[in-house]
Amino acid sequence: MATIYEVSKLAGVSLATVSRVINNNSRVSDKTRQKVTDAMAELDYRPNSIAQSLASNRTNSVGILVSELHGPFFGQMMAGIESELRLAGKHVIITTGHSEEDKETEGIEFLISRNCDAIILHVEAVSDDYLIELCKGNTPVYLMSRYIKEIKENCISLDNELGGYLATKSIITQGHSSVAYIAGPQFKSDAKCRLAGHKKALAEYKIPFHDTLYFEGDFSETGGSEGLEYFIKNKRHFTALVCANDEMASGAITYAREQGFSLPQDLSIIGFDNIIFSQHTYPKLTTIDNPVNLMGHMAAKLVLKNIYQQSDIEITHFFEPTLIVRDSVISIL
Amino acid sequence: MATIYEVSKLAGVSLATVSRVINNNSRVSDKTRQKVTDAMAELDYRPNSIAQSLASNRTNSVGILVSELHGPFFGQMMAGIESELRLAGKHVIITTGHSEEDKETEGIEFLISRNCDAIILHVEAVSDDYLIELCKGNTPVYLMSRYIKEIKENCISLDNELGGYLATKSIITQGHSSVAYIAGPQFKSDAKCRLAGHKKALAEYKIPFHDTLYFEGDFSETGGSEGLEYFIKNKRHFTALVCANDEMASGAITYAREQGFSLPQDLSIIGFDNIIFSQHTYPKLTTIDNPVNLMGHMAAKLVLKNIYQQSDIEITHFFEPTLIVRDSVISIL
DNA sequence: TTGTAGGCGTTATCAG
DNA sequence: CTGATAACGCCTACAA
Repeated sequence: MATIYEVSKLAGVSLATVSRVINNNSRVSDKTRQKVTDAMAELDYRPNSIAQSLASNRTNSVGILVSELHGPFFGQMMAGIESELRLAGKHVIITTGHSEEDKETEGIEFLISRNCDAIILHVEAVSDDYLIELCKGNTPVYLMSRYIKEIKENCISLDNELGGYLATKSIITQGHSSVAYIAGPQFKSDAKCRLAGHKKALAEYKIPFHDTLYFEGDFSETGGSEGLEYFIKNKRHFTALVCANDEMASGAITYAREQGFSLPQDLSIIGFDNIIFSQHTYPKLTTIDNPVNLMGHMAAKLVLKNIYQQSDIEITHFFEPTLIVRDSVISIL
Repeated sequence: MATIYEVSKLAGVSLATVSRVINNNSRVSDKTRQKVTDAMAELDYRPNSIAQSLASNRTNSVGILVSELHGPFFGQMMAGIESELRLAGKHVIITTGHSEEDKETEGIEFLISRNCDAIILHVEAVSDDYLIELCKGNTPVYLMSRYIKEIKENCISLDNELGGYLATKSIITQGHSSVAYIAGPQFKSDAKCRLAGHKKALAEYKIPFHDTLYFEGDFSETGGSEGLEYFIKNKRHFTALVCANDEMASGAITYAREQGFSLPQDLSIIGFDNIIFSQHTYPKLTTIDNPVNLMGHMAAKLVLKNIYQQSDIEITHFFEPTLIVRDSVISIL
């Protein structure tokens, strides 16, 4: 592999000049620039990014920590971040935290030790205080789907409470007054906020919240089936089921059918996130749209703006969920 | 950030010695080792991985190119690769190719320019010849889900033809003799092989292949609906539909129901890949299992073995798909 | 506009 | 077992 030194020799200029044309910043006369580019072409020269990083103290890489690599939610998020960053010639280093505190901190350490110029985190188990402290370090930190007021400038988040509210309200306004709720893990802030929204909607319509119509799931398909099983065993009457995400909703749908329910007549179900597959459940899932792909783009833009000095970028820190009406909820008015 | 130099001063030893304990390879007396570790702890020293890379010509990173970051298939694949590599302290740089030739080559160049120790590719648009040539370069290349005989030692692949054969055969042995087929894009080798398997099964049972019962989809949900729409317009009778992947199968299911079919009575459908969601379609999708997560692990093990000298690893280059029987196919015998 | 030279933080090759 | 010292390939004041 040719080095900058060989290029400079072939072009008959100094190392510095070659470096200048590589980073086409400082002005170089057209003639010398031409000589240099010719030499680079002839030698098929490629800058060694590692050496560049060491000398410039910049790696052009941003670290990303997601809970899981699979799953439609994280897929959309990563796709958003990566495409935006890639366009700017930056690359992403992706690792996982599995929603466990030690794995999340380990992943963060890992990314920092890799000298990322910035890190974008979707963490759920780690505490707010830890993150606030982390932000004081040398590596800039950005948060996805999590709002911490002390570092709100570094957060890109969804109004999950509004989403939870919207979901339950849309159910109630269809005439349902006994509605069950399958929540996500309550140590996750999104899950907590969505539940808060649910309660808010209930309160607004003076519907009491019952423990027997509440179940804490794990945000996966099995969480949905387990939740519904629990409710059925409880023998408490309910005509609608609100699930804190689409995976659980689809698990619930599957289980409901196994139990002989006919949907949506016997039970209305609403989800959250609007993952692609929610269009292919039967009945098609009514849900709350979570613009996670957009939010990924925005997180990337935020680092482009703050870290890589790309000005003229408008940043939106807060996103709003919207109701997507399909077929899984019926009116009983 | 403390450097190795400061550590050496504090410990009263040389740079070289500190380096030795960092890479605990060469022998160092317990006493000096202790002094050094103490000094490192006191200074909260972390090795600069960039500098290490420059000096050692090893980045401990492996590049991964997938078609898309979202989608259940790639999610499982990446999860397999990442978890295995992460365990070994390596990190992954992920980028995308979108199944387009120029984007794929650009992505590959990108990863190579990042000095990855190896790259694992899931490419579809790029030619065999290009890949064979690529393997002659300095960066070791490994291929996922693609078999090229000239470089078979670098391939981890699935017997897609067998899978296609299994799918159609299982349909035929349930009594179906007029079966439609929605293929994947034929420039993708998996798609081609699956189709070949389908034809092989038809031939074995002396069922002619008809163009009117063939449609080339795009491996996404819409491909499935478009395919089914096409067949229905053709007005050719068929009792079963084989789809080259689960996404298309679920698109077809959704469309079929929109058209008033009752499933699986009016139409048997089988998919391919066994993505998680295939358990939540209605009816639950009968499909072919594609152990892509396992294959991801194996690809990672292959680089661990070849590049990072981890011996005692057994490599399996070929994986076999298996039939997963669920509810979307019925017997008409 | 161009060149010189020091430095980025490690590793690795020699001696000792 | 330990210590000098030269790479690694590039960037960036500072000079010219």
